[in-house]
Amino acid sequence: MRSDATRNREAILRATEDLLATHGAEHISLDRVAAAAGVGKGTLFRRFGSRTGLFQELLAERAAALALAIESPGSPLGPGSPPKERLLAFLDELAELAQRNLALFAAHERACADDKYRDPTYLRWHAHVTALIAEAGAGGGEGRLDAEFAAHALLGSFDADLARHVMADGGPARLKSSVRGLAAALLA
Amino acid sequence: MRSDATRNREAILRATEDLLATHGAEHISLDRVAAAAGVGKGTLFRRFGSRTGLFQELLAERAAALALAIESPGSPLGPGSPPKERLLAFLDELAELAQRNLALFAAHERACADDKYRDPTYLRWHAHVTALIAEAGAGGGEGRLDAEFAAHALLGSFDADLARHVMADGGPARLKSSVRGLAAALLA
DNA sequence: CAGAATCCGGACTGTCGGTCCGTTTCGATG
DNA sequence: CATCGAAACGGACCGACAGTCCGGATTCTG
Repeated sequence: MRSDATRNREAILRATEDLLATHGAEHISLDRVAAAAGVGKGTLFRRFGSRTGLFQELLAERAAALALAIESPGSPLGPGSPPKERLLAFLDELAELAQRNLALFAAHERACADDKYRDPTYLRWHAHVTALIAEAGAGGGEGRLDAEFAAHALLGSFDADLARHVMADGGPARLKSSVRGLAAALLA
Repeated sequence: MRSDATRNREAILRATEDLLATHGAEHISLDRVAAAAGVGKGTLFRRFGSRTGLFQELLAERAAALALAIESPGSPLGPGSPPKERLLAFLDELAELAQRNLALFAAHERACADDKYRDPTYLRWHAHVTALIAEAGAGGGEGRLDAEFAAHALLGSFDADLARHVMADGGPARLKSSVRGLAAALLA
């Protein structure tokens, strides 16, 4: 990739963040992003392919640290810890990420409304949660849990609108504790 | 309301259903709906206010029977039955509704993407599920459940994309049983 | 059947995602 | 440093679509 290309890529990403922070997740047209980045619209599309691609990459960037933490041993998040603890730690971290990036989450959701199950970041999270639920052997009792499905439902907790709604009435702490409660109940 | 108004209202609703059945939930522009209904676009907007309004009313219509069943005693759905049983029966019925109206659910979701928590039908469902979860006194053990939150998560199971995704690999039966499993685990 | 209230229709507007292509910039080479 | 082809740029342009507006047609009332 040519140096100007790299520079522009970065400019676009940063401009998107700025707009996301300034205005909400709405009314962020790609024309606006391009203008804010001091770049032509064509450039934006060449780099990211589509609106969807732009927000997917931005989310991937913000989620990189978490992706790393998942795989490196040593923390309650990483391999080695018991699955239940690992799951709760992961969800905690995800809640933190969501509350620090509400606008991005919202924009990302809208942009990926179609085939949201093809977003690489979501896919990673889902695979991870599914594995942990299965590993924890939940639902041995009466209802035998569908791990894949339960993982989707659990990740649904981080829907931006839901998160905003919950945090509007109970503060950031409520999201975390509610998700914890849900997960704990599932694994019980 | 004048008689032609009533007639047109019905024509629009039926045309929307047809388009939803024929093509998927996508590419259903309001121009198309109006044309299919043999009506001007202005009429459509006067009747339903917006795209959102149209799909909300259509969903409300399809959900009317369920809303009735919830309130009338005699079935496992109605008042009088134990909350857990009532919840499971409700979710079963909702799964049925979802799988018979996948396209409508999808279109409705897209249309209500903003403030989906203001849709009257969803609100009814949520209030009902919240009440049942609370009544069942779930999570008395370790994690104490946030009933309102759990209800949102549970209803998230009927996201059209998730439902389609799950049913594509496991048939319609899987959706029902997975939701049951989830709910059972929550109430355990 | 006449007058008024109500409703109709479709042309019109503004916005936005995405495309296209003539022009500019980069950087490898001699 | 001059040259040249490849790579990237930018912004005019397009098609689609939600929503508005108002002159004209329809329906009700008495």
